[in-house]
Amino acid sequence: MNTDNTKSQMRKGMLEYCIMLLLHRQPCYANDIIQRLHEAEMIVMEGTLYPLLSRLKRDGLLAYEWRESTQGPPRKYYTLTADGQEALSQLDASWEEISRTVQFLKQ
Amino acid sequence: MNTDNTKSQMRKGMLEYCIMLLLHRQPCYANDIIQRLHEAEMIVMEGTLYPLLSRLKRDGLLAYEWRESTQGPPRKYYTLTADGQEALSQLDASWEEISRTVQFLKQ
DNA sequence: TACAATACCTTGTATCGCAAGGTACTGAAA
DNA sequence: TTTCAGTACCTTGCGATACAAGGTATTGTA
Repeated sequence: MNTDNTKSQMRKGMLEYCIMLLLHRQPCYANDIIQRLHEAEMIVMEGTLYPLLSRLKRDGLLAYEWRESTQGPPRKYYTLTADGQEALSQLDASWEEISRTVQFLKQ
Repeated sequence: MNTDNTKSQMRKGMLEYCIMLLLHRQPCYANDIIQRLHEAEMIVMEGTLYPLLSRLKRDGLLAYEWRESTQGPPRKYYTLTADGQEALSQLDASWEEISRTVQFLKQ
């Protein structure tokens, strides 16, 4: 059976939220994000992350600045914009709502 | 902006889990499910639900039986199979993991 | 007999995660 | 100088899925 499939489905919708939660605390570039989410037991692939970051940038929720690296090419460090912070607040509310829903259905 | 889109994305992955949580407590037919999830603040469309139920049935997680209705055509009442119960346990674990991830990222 | 209500299902579209592959920059080794 | 490994960013093609819209079938009533 494909519980893995459903499980991955469950994580899908959370990705955007988790990335914004992460960037709320500190600017990160792509590999930072992948690594830190991995530490939080949330697996993300490059092919998933880059388009997602581009989309959030295009929607005005993220901004980035180039920073030199001591080893390798420069990196795009992403941060939340003011709109991004507001969106994050709304997603916080959505998360609470979903938690309440699950709680309600579990009781 | 489309926080609504992201919000809907967040709910998407949870649908299967919520439906199985619901059926764990009592057999339901489609309109039951729509109504009860609505009470739990989880909106589902018919066009989403029917294919999903068919898929879970095909995967052996759900079974159904026809029951007469006092007003209208007979209904398909769905229940969790043994495999479905096991899958639900795994999804419970996935939910806990996601909760921990969000908690971890929020702190 | 016609119609409204109820219930089940299908088709087409858009979105999105993911695997795979590609481009570009940097620094060190040959 | 040239080559190569490492790092970083990005794109393409595919499959899965939610949703809107539309369709079929059964029931009871006017």
